[in-house]
Amino acid sequence: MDRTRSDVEVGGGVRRDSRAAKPSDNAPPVLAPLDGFVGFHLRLAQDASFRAFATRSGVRNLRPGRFAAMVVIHNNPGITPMALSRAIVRDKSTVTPLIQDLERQGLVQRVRSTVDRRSVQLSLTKDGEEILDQLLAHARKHDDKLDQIVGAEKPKLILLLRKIADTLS
Amino acid sequence: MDRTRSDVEVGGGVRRDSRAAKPSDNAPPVLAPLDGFVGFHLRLAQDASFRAFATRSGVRNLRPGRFAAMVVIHNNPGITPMALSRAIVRDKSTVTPLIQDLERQGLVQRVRSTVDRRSVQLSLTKDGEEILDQLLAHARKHDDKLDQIVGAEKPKLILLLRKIADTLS
DNA sequence: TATTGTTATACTCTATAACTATA
DNA sequence: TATAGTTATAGAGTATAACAATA
Repeated sequence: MDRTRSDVEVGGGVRRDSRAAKPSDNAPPVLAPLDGFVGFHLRLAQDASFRAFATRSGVRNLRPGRFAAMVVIHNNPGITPMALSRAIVRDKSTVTPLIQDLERQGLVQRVRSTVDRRSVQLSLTKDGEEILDQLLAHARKHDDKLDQIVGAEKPKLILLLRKIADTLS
Repeated sequence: MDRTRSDVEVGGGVRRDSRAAKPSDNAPPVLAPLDGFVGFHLRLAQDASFRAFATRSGVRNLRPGRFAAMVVIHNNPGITPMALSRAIVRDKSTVTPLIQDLERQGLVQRVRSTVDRRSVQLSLTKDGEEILDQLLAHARKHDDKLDQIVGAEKPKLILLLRKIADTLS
């Protein structure tokens, strides 16, 4: 990214930056018509939240799917890739390389099932559990920040978000 | 995607699907530790919302950035690619192909600035305005659905989301 | 026949860096 | 020197389709 500082208010009506307008800025962009859309603010908030989390955790070990996959495996040792793909709502062909990557890093273990020899049982290695702990620590700190922002409204916010996700899916 | 029906409750504590467990399902995945995180629910809600919108609008003309870019251009005729890139929070090198694509489809017009011959002034064509109208109609219908879901809490929800986006960025 | 998991392949979105043409 | 915009390139993340092994 080569942006210095946004000179645009994307979501609201207040200019964030009051430096003198340059020629190329003579029409300060506004997104007025999108401003009333829940979906639009959902996107901005999610985007900001994800970037902030990525920054905090050092970017490297994060990756959207990785974290969620590790949490699911941690909480469901022995889960199959198929079940995992349903849990994180991604295609099975997306899960395969994800798991291979985690295995290559020594974070996940794959064991052929003895009862159904087509399937594989996934579990976190000791290293995987440690890394997950670290990621969860980052996530908690990140969410503390979000807690400060939303304050006492947190339960209500989560309820609404869950309602949106459940109803639309 | 090859998923049939989720047999997993991702965000809450209630099973959505009560069919008999199959062998591969013997450890029904739960995401308990993520359940208290605002960021996690943000991601699920945004994901669900985006998918629903994409489905509604027929997928073709949608695309995340396209819509936002067209709205910004519509509201700021003559805006330069640089200013646009700041408005949609993407790198200028991301904006170039986006605009080229819109131009190829006859939706956006590029005119060399006469005052600063480095820069370009963007505007929507007649076709572009029509397409945008259609997209906005879809967006409105989509948001009506979201309105039904969040009801009277909508202003509060938008306020919270905006607060998150503003504070974290 | 149906399912699990892998592979091959492709598409979208995004960014960094290097370049040009201006300023 | 600095900025606007383009190009070349690369890397995530995702999906569809076809396949082998197994059920």
